[in-house]
Order: sequence, then structure tokens, then C-alpha cells
Amino acid sequence: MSYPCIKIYQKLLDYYGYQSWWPAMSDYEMLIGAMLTQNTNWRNVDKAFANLGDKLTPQAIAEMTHDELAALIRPAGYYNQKAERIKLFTEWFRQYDYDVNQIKKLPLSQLRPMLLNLKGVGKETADCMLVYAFDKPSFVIDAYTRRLFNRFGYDVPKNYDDFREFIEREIPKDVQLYNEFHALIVVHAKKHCQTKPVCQGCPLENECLKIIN
DNA sequence: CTCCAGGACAAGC
DNA sequence: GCTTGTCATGGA
Repeated sequence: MSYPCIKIYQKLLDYYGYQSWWPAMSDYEMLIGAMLTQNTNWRNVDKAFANLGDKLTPQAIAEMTHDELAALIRPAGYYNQKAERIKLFTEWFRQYDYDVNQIKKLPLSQLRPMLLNLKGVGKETADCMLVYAFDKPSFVIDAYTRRLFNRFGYDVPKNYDDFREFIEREIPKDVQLYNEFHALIVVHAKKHCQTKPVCQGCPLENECLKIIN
């Protein structure tokens, strides 16, 4: 690899500054947001949050019926699936008294398989939860990450865990770094590369071209 | 009208 | 292992 992965991070950080993610009022809101945003525009997730209002707590959601929850999160799409899966996740969360600090005591090697075992929590969602709620360094791979690394000329693995481990080998295993890097990738993609394989008007375009040529 | 957005899962090969 | 159909809304 001719271009160090960490330099992409540094360029994004220089341009956009620290993002201090995840945008959420509480750890529970972050965890639910990770499930609601699956293949869904964040604007629609915000509408669901607005509908939930002060009922966006594990206690309140645990007491709702499926239909009540589904109606509130309807704007976020897949609302029947997501309602069921959010209920199941909240049941799991209850084992830890709805307290992320209890979950943080578990090692990453044990916690990640536990999350993946939950219905509706796949690899990307699990890694988001690990980085943004449980302070565990497990690099998040999403469509934006693939697009960016392809743009920079990387021949990245198609397999999720292969790609994740590839990046984890390239940069320090630091949860704060993982947190910022993924946030910067998303912010960058939303501003400049949302639907285009090539970043037109991208602030890093000159750098991209310099690297490829 | 079509296409897509910070995916996950089950079924089929 | 990998590919495909399904789930669904709202904005461009």
C-alpha cells in the first residue's frame, strides 16, 4: 500500500475538524439510532425520534406494544422489522439494568459475538454500537468506507471482517481514532460523495488524483 | 416515474 | 462460501 490509511484520516480531520460523534442525547438513543438508520436516510430517523419524544427510553419502549412502537418509528422505514428488533434489543439491554457501563466491562472478544447474536444487529450495526456506546475499538465498515477507499485506489477485501481487519492493521487500535475516522468518512460522504462513485467537487479531489496518478 | 439512503436476514446455490 | 428477494419511508 503506497498511501497510508492514517493520512486519509488526517486530511479529513484537517478539513472537517473533530466531529465528536455519535449525535445522540443518550447511550440508548445512540443504540436505537444505529438500528433505525439501517439502509435509511438519517432525516427519516430524526422523524422517528421526534415521534418518540420523551418515550425514547428503554423503560418506555419496553412497555409499548409492537403496534405502538411501529407506528412511532414508521418514517424510518421497515417499521415492523425494526419495531420487533428494537423490542428484542431492549429486552437484552434490560439484563444489564439498561446501563452501558455494565456492558463496557465485557471484553470486545466476548461482546461483539453477543451483539451479532441479536436479531437485527449485523456487523456494521454491532461495530457502531461497540465504538459509539461501548468504547470498544472495532472499526466500522459501511458503504461510504468502501467508496472512499476505492476512491483512494485501495483494492479492499469484499468480505466485511477482512476489510475491517485490514484497516485495523493499518492504524493504531484506539477507540477514539475509530470513532472520529468513521464519523469523518460519513460527514465527508454526505457532503460530497453521496451518490457519485467519483467525488465531484470533493475537497480532497486533488489529493485523490495525486494519489492515483 | 425511478433511484437511493450510515443493512440484516433467510433461502437458494 | 456468495447471490438474491424482502422489508418501507421520504426526498431528489
